[in-house]
Amino acid sequence: MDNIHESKAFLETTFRPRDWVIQKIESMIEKLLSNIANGSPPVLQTVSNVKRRECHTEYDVQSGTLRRKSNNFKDVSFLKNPRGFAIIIRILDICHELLIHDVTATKRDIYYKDVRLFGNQHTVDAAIDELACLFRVPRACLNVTASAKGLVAGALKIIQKDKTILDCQSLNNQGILIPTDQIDRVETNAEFVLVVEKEATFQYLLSSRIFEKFGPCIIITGKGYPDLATRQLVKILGDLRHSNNLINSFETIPILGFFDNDPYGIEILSVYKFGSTAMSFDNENLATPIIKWLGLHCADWQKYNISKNTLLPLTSADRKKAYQLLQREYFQDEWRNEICRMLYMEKKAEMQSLCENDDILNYLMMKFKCPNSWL
DNA sequence: TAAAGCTGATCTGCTCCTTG
DNA sequence: CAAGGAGCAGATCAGCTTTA
Repeated sequence: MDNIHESKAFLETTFRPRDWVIQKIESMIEKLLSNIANGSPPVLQTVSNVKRRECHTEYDVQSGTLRRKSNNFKDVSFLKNPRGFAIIIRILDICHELLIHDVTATKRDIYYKDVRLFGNQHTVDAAIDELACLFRVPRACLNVTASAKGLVAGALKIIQKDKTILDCQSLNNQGILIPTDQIDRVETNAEFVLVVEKEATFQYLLSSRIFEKFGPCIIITGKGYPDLATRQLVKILGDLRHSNNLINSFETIPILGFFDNDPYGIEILSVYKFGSTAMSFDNENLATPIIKWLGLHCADWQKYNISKNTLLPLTSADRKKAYQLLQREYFQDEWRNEICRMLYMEKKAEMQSLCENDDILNYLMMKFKCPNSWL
């Protein structure tokens, strides 16, 4: 009972069928029209663009993710804000059209449908996400996607909604693009999942034949800040339980993050772990709280004999970002310690430094063997 | 040929202006 | 006058095209 009560405190999204969303859009327009017929001015009710306002997002101890507290609505008036009004109507129209014909479009496609009205891509992005937040559905329910960005390779079969199967092992050794909103379920016998910050490291790992040396595993990269599809896949993998392994039954597959030891590396890792404030209304489908930070850690370059001259000085932007991260009280102490040491030493370490010395696999092997060093 | 700029997805911070 | 919304700017990642 308490569960129900507590979950009510946060916004939740529900996957809805097409008809439901179409109905929702139509009733929104009908309401607008009847208001006009009654003589009241044309006003649309939507949610506030509170993306970057942390006051509407809160860390939820129970789920270990960032969650949006509630919707606060705003009125967009045709008289006061005609452009904003027109943008919402146009987006509603486009989404309605997409849903009726059951085709999907990327946010970029939508932007190009009316460049003059939208002005820039960001306007479309914001309007789409506001709409998803208003209807309390994942973005995919509007038949809007973003073009694929993340890569995956390894012991994973992705069964898509149209029943086609993507075998991430067999295709090629470059990794395959993570499909957006097409995943029905996955099959894997992987012993761990390695989430890598940068594509360069990802490709390096593949070319060093990591699969031959480490056994069945999955490598994923979001190429910097991950898109929704990448975060969804990591989340799906994080929810899996080993069923075919007697020893590990009912245990999750370890999800390990391999990130730079710099403030941006930690921030990107935190997007995987806690979710972002921008998409906090859908974080229950996007955040993976069980992810652990495998490396790089400050202590590592002494422990593993990494040459000290590969360390880079902190820039002023790094320092600023570091202080901002320390403000987030939900970061665990281990992360804060790393940030503090970074600031104290005024140095950062990038994964590139390991690649140059060609001992990245040795490093990973040693890290795998001591789970208590994962943060 | 190397550097700069664009595309494209994501994130946040800063500043101006409206609103109660 | 303070709080909050809107819009812009700039950061991460990376690849491709254009320019000096």
